[in-house]
Amino acid sequence: MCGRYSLVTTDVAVQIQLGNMQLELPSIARYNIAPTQFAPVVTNTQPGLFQHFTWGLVPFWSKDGKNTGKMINARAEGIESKPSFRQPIRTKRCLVLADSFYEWRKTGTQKQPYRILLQNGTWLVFAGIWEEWRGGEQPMRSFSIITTTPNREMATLHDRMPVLLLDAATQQQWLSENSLPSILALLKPPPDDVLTYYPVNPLMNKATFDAPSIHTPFSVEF
DNA sequence: CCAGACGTTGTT
DNA sequence: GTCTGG
DNA sequence: CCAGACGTTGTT
DNA sequence: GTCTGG
Repeated sequence: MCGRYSLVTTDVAVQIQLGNMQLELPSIARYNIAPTQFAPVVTNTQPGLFQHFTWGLVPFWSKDGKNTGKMINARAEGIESKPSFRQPIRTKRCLVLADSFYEWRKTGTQKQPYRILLQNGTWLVFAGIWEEWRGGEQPMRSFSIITTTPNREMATLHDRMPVLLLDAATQQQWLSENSLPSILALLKPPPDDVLTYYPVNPLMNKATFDAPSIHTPFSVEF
């Protein structure tokens, strides 16, 4: 699955190609984005800019509007019929930008985190859905990252992984008004051999720890 | 009809 | 809001 | 996702 | 064990 990720856009070009659009990158250096925190997304309804939404989808019918972090992920299988997701998958899709995400392997009592990124070093774009809750003073907007079965290299770490939109054409399709079947057809694992990963320091297990050193390879003790 | 859930991952 | 279970 | 709390009365 | 907070 995907329960933490990173997005570091400082020291890179300020423009990024997403779908058929050239967007200005938000300037952020987040090495440890955790559930309930704000992160940049590009929505189908306003595809010209990045907006900061809270991670963990809050359905529009929620009573208290609290982000409990329960819906940080949405399983691709059956997403079109889940009460919380059936509207968003049809009308509220978004792109979630990242440079890497994290998965954990349990070694005895230790939880060893790994950083996963593309072999070609380009941005990761997760398939996301978003929602708007209007029960309070201000509308509250949130998002969820869709998961699917793992490709070959991810299978060694976990049995789920985020859906990746690997090229501009796919990203464009995700944001466009396509039929439900053609949208669902995009929710599949990536090809094998496009990702790579390495262990990182377990200090990052704590969600409040956010530092560049998280991206430094970590020697796993045996 | 009303009440209560609505989610994922992982573990047993 | 909408579906399921009783 | 992981880490940390999980309780009350009374006192500062 | 389970919930909350980040």
